[in-house]
Amino acid sequence: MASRREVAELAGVSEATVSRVLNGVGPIREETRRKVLEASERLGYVPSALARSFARSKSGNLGVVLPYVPKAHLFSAYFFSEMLSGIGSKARDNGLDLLVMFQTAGETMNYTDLFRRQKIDACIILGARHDQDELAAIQQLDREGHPFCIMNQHFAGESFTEVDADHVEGSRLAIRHLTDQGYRNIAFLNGPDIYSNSQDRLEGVRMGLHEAGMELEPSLLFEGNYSRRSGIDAASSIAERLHEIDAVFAANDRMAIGVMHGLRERGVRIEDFPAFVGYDDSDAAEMAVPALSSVRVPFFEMGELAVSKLIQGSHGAVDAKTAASATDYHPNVIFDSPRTLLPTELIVRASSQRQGRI
Amino acid sequence: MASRREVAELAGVSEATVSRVLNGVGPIREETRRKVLEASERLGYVPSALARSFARSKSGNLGVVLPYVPKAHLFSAYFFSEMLSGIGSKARDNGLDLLVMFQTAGETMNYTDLFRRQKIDACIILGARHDQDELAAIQQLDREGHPFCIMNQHFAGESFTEVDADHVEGSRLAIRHLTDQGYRNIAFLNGPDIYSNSQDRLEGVRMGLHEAGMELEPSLLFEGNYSRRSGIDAASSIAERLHEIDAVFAANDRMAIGVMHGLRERGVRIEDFPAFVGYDDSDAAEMAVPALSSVRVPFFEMGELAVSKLIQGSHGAVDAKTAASATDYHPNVIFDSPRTLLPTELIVRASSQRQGRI
DNA sequence: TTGTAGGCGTTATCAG
DNA sequence: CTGATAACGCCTACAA
Repeated sequence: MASRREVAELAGVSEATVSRVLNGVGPIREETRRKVLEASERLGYVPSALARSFARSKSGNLGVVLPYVPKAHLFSAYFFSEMLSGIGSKARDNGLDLLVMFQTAGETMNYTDLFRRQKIDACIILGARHDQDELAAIQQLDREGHPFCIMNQHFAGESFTEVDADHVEGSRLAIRHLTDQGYRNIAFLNGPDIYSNSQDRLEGVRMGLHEAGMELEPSLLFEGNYSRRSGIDAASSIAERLHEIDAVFAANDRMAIGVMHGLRERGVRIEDFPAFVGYDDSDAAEMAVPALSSVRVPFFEMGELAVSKLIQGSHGAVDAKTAASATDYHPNVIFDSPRTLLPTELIVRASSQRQGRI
Repeated sequence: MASRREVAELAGVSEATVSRVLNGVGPIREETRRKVLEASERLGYVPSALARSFARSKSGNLGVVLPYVPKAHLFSAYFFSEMLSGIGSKARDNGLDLLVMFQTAGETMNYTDLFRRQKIDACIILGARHDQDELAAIQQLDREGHPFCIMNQHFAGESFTEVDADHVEGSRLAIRHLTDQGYRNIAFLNGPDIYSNSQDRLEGVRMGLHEAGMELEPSLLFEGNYSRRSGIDAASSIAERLHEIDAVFAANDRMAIGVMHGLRERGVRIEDFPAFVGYDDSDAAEMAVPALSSVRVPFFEMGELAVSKLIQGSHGAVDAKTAASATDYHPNVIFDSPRTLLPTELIVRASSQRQGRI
């Protein structure tokens, strides 16, 4: 609980000098520096982040908005925790703290207030809603010039700073993997069309099929809501037409697993299983029986990247300790563009191979 | 960006009065109040949380320490995200913001500095290490009188504020469920003994067996590290003795699923599967094939409770907006004790029933 | 290279 | 009931 004044006294300098030494600003004689450091050390002085923030009118906090996750787990906790870890890792490197907020059921979060109240200097939105209110809130953020980044979602017609994965390519890869093995009748269980995410996947599927000289058969396109339950539901339609379906590509692992479960419930034996490919490569994928092939999404890296973009994009609004390292991890990524896509990758497991299914 | 002074001018009062109205302190004439609110509204005035924190020397932040999770997912993201949600929900109710921090690989976090720097007013530690450094750091926290709460872990010999689930009872229930069905030779795959958590489970297992007139057969006690991989490893020992093992209880779902996988890899058919019970009732449990019976742990509620204890325990150190609601959700819980246990519950699914295994 | 002093936006104390 | 006015602890020109 030593104060800065005590340190100054003990070191025989002014408080300003203490401050300068501790912040490493301005020219300081080496001896003075040493004396201050020594005194500070001896007294166990710890500067108040609060006072510092106040004086600089910068909180040093990076806001992270997580979606409201109803008890029915629509999304896997996996991907949020991965992204959060990535964000946290990069934030720490830059001396930023993470202020985590959850959306609530009905209401749209007032993002701008967070900035105006000076609780945060920048913010990353993981679970943006897909309604008009949300868009308006984000547009306001943009209008007022607050640094923010949207993850895993694209707002068409806007040029928000966004970080996403290349879901078009991911889906294309998944489809090609199936067509390359000779599968012809591929059911695609997509997520709700409101998600830009889902739209991207659909495009990738179309592309992949087209490359293999096929078109998407509309009756093989199903829509779930990314929950396992919706996969189970889709399984009923799929089971009915099992003789004409030889593969299933689902827009996330949970739905893929749901379909597997649904088929099993209906007595479909594993030998008759179509090939399966999921999406996200969440931990559930390797838990599935058979182990689920899946498209890997670099959630952790996406988190890191979002922070980097924020730091580099906001000229001084967010002050990083080591801004130089901002691009370290992503040498190939274009920062200039407001929207950055990270590459996806197909992980092949037993579920999509003719051989090797357990 | 309106300042408080502008509001004061527009309302024709002093800044102090504006402050009083907005903070709801002191007696205020209704008309004055109205005028201030109106002016404030019209100017879009938002008080700076930063300045307020500074003046009160209270950050309004609740620190949450998450464990360092290496890429190899030892623990399910599930349970951290559940706890975090519970914490977040309760924190929001009390006007607290969440400052999330991740432990790093080798180093012990300097908890007291967080308080001294005034970044947080209280803190919840989810992933405390099990080494001497960590204990020392927490002891210092205690010594300096900072409000904190440890979750999902018990430090014997200390009287830290802790929130945990009743793992003794949970394990007892699991075992009784098995013995009640006539299973006699139950393998128990526990986690590392350093975790108080694992010790509790062992005690519960002993208790359950004892109630059924049995004792724990040492050769049926296995130790994993809570990863799926370690379950697979244990499966090799279990497979060898499959003729004498008719049930498996694992200390978490991942290991249980790992054992299932390991047995399958070794060609054990599902008809020959022993009964399985896992622990945590994570989302993986219902993804398993067959669906995994598991002990449900109220992670979300544990998170809520931790916040409640912090608010109620620290007389004013953490100021909650609605301290009265602190005990709302847990009427049966004893707050006085530094360690609080929440009840666990067995969820029975196909994996542990003679009938109904898919 | 270092000291001085003003300012940051609130809260809180003390008169009135 | 309301208005001044000191803190709060640190940062940063500006001076020296």
